[in-house]
Amino acid sequence: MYALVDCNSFYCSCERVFRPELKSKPVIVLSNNDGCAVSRSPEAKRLGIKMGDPFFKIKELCAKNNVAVFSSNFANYSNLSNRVMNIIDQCSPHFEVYSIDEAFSRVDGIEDIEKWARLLREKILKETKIPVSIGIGRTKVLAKLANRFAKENENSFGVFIFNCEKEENEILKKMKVSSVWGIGKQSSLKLKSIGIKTAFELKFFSNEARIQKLLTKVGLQIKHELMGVDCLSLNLHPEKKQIMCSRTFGSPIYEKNSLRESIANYVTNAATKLRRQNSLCTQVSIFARTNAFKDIPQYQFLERVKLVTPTCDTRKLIKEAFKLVDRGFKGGYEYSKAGVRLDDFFSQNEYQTDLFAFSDTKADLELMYVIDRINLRLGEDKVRSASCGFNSKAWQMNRRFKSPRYFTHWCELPVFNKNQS
DNA sequence: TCTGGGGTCCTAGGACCC
DNA sequence: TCTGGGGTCCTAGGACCC
Repeated sequence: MYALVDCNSFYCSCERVFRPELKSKPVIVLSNNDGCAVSRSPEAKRLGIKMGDPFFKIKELCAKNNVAVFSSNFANYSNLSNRVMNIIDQCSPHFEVYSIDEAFSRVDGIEDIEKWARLLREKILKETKIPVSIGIGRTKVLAKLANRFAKENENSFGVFIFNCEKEENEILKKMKVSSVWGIGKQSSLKLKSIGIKTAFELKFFSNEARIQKLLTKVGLQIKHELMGVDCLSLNLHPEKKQIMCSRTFGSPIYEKNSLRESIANYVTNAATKLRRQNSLCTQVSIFARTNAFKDIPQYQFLERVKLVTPTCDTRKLIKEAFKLVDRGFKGGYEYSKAGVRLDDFFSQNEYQTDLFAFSDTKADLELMYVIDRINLRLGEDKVRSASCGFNSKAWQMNRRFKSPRYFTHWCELPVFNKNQS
């Protein structure tokens, strides 16, 4: 049996941890640059705010209904996420962090699963103030559906278990096939064309070759999971296979030097993540583009280079990225977004060297890790490449509604006055 | 004025090898 | 007139997820 623990409206719940007066009030959290709504409390959903709604379109609605609006604050969200994950880890024999707000857990061997789930839920709420829902089923796909059911039905009080197949089938009959994990818009349209509309109909569709033809082997796997055949086991040590860092600029940029500066920052960020999982990469890509929503001359480029020897050295990666900027950049355009992607990873303990080219030395590696440690203690960019720039720049993000970084910055610690409860 | 930022997996088809 | 059979690796693009 698998349990899926999923935080409710995660970013909104995080904002409420330090603003308890916002309980039962509509709250939304915006994407970077205050672009779109990416998390909504149930109250905000009831006002009709959709996932991904651009903020400028719902601004008035928010003002009229006293919606608490926040810029995203990942320092806080990842900190709270770690706390939640640690508790799940303590309480489960095996578990997999699936996303910032979700974890799968194997619960075979636990005697009273429902009791376990309710206790876990209480513990997380008590120790982190983050409400979660828990769904339990024979496979990951079924656990996902159970979780959805737990969220949608108030009388489940946050926990739902598929106990027997008969009950499973009753619920599958009520679930649209598009609410099955892994069946998106395109796949549901294809399934509709052969008469499948519910999760139940997919589970019992007899022509498996037809499903595979239509939805590839991924789709067939989902069908098997619905039938109770475990195809997606736990991934206990997920390592990234690619790392990406990209941003929309606070205001557009026109100069190559500004683009280079923003790219240097994204590379720095990506390389730090790369070292955190003790990997090296052998491919760097960068891209930049104009704003497709605007009626202006459009241009975009994507440039890529393969490295002779794998590296995680920020200095080398910036150098390569700059060559790519030089290759792709064309003047006369209004760039609104850029990013970098690292691919083709190797472990630091095991990689192919080159007879003629130099690999990173031990000293290079040590330097990088020393810088990482300093920045971890003293703040993100205390030691950095000069090419990352010095003053605040046009390309930096707008975040007009950001809450303090309560966990990670001394000067932003919360202050409560005595009379406050 | 204003529209995010990450990831994974699969397939078809091209280029190449013997 | 007639043109094999078996592979590998890579990439672009699609679909999905949070």
